Amino acid sequence: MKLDKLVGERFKERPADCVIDSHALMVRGGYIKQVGPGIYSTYTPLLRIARKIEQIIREEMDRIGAQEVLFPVIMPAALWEESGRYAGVGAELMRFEDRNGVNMVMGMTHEEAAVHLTREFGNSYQRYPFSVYQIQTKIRDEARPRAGLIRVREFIMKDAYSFHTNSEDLDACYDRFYEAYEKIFARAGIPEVVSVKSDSGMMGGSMAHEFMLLADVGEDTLVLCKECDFRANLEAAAKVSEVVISEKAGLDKVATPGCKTIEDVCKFLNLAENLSCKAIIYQKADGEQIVAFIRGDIEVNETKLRNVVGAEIYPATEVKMPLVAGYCGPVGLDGVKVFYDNSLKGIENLCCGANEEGFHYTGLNLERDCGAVEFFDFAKVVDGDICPNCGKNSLELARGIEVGNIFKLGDKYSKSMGMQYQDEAGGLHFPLMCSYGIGVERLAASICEVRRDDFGPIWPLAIAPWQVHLTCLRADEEAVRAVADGLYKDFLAAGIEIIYDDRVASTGVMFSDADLLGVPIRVIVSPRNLKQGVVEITSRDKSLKESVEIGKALEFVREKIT
RNA sequence: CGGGGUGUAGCGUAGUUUGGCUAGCGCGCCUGAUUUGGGAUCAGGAGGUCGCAGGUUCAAAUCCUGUCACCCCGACCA
Repeated sequence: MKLDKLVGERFKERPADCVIDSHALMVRGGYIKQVGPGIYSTYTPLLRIARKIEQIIREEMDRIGAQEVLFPVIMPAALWEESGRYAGVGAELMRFEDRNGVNMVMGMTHEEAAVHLTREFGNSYQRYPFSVYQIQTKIRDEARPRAGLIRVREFIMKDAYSFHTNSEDLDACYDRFYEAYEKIFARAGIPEVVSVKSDSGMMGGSMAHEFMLLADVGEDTLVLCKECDFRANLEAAAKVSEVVISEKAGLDKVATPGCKTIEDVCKFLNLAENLSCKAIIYQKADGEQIVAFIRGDIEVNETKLRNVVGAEIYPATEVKMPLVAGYCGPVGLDGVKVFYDNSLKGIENLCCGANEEGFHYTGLNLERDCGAVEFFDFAKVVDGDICPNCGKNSLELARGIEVGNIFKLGDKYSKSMGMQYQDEAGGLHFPLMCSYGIGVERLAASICEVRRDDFGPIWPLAIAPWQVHLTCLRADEEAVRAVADGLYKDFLAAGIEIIYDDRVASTGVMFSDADLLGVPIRVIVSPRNLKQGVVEITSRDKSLKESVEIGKALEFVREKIT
């Protein structure tokens, strides 16, 4: 490919609406062009990167026995009504009517299609286990696209689905995909990707891992242990809090005029915040109020609380009786569903609201004063917390980009969609399923985010748009051009992926464009080099810089890229 | 959906508070010359209904009303 014919503009100035560096570089380097919020056209360089990533994924999927299929992008809503997700999923599922008024959906994920495709094949235990995957465009009407290709509304995804007759087999397959994912990320040039346990979200199911690339611009918060290999998504990390030792005391109602926040109360009564019981009021979709009680110095993680409650919850918009805003406490609170966080367990002298304007209790002992209360974990983990695995105060929070995920779905889809197989004895059962996803362009953008310098991306060889970038300085001099043209032909003939810059332009422009394209190996032909009968061969990551005889350049480069 | 911000040439922007514009600058683009190892220099040139629609005014990029779009924060997120 000749660089002067490469469609797309490369330019110097950072686009004003790019917030993260990889996004700015991809726009500046002529990789993408925005069409609408979260919708992009892809120029040749990024498409070539995406195709290489897809090929790596394809090879690793095939290696573990998954087979490639293709599901439709658009599906009748009826298929999604089978699983219950037509009603269950929100506005991110794009819906439309066809010309006959039939409700249709745009595929955001393909569990339904996978069950639909395989449920006849899967009617006998003898066919199990099996797995299918596809690499295809997904449509999701994201509430807020952001950060270039990190969160978009249309993107290419590899999604795989496996089917099993028992949980041991499912676990084994899950592990195989897990290992395949590690290989995929390593081959793509980012072996540092880590997996974390995650909340299983709308997909349902029992266990899930997200594959995370640590980056400050990541949307997800991870909990990592500095002392052991404990890693979890913030929503899935168990909070361990030390029991605060306190002197026993009797329940005592005290006046706390005007003290509506836990800070006010503790200051007024001269108490430590970790000896207070804070009430956070939520409501369900139907308006029913629920109260989460948690230690005063700890915050609620709403996702964890949502899982404990087992329903959507929202911060209360208004506080209704019997709750008293600012003075809500567990003592004598009837008719409202309440949840206690683990952090309150074992504390014998707490301060809490008295459910009466202007009054709090001190000396609260939950077990003594409220009967047999049940404790849950819905507390937010913070830096320095205790690791649930090794017990040290060694947890730290980090940001990560989710580049892949794997889910144990169980029988959620097979049951709802009536997929069954017969066992040896003729009994009918619902197969168990897992699903596995990797976002292709997000992966490319993430790699750009962690493999770059001030001048452009530094693409790993395995996914680089080209292997070699040939630059001819002073292409207006015939002798120089002749050598460069010759090398270009030789490299092409040798099957090496090469981009050739033979423009008559200043060196600065040519080098800057090369930096933006981020091709790993660079070959420079110039009058200066020609005088010595050599070409200069460098690498984008600056680890290589050598003068090589013109006749030996091809062999030299071939060695570097294989 | 809530909060904030911005719309001026392909990109980046000045001008808007206080109306006087025939809209300025840099990059990029076209022509020519001189250059050529890190985004060259000089000369000449093309490119704008100032997001859109109304309104106020002798006069609107600038003031008013409406509307659309995009960006950021939040909600949401397999």
